[in-house]
Amino acid sequence: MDGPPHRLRRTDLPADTATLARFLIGKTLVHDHPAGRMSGRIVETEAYVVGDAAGHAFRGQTPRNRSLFLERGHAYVYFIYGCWHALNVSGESVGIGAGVLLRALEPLEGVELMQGRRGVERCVDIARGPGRLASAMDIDRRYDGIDLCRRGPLWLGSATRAVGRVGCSARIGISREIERKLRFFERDNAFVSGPRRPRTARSSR
DNA sequence: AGTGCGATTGACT
DNA sequence: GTCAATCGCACTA
Repeated sequence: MDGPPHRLRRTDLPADTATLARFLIGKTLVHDHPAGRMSGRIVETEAYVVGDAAGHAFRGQTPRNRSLFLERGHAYVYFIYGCWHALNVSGESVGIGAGVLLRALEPLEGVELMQGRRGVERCVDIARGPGRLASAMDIDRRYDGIDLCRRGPLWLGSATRAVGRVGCSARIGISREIERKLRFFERDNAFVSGPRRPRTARSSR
């Protein structure tokens, strides 16, 4: 558990997409970049499951979303709002469109590199949010479709330390399937982008 | 061929 | 809290 991350194998990844999203909390995302290694602890994810009306695969496969239909453990990188990229890990198996959006990282290695790319002072602002995460890690459509479980510059690693309690809530910023609780996060972790506790009757008043 | 909008962010009131 | 930025894609026709 403790120590440098080792590459996750595809057989380590749960086939079920919601289970995968939960599984990835505490794991490591590593980018072996020309400028140096950048890595971070995954602290927030969202599952976009089979048949999910909020998922990009809902209307079937297109050139844009085809990576979601690859075997689990591939990167799906999309471009949104004209300025941001976001990284997903494909789920399920070949031909099934589902994936996990990586929403926030706790920076581990290459902190100064990522800080420089983002132009921020505070460590918590480096990768808190999917667009910031991709920007900090220099991830764009060039990485769309690559296998995160094979030798390559971008990969998933094991947890580097014990994982805290994992919370679950509704997903952020979607207009459909809003009742589903498919967002996962390490509770009380300052690097999480949104609410760090499920809403309760008390807290929403 | 034209239109509307999105799994967001940062600047501003 | 509000809102513009800015692009590709799905959808309509």
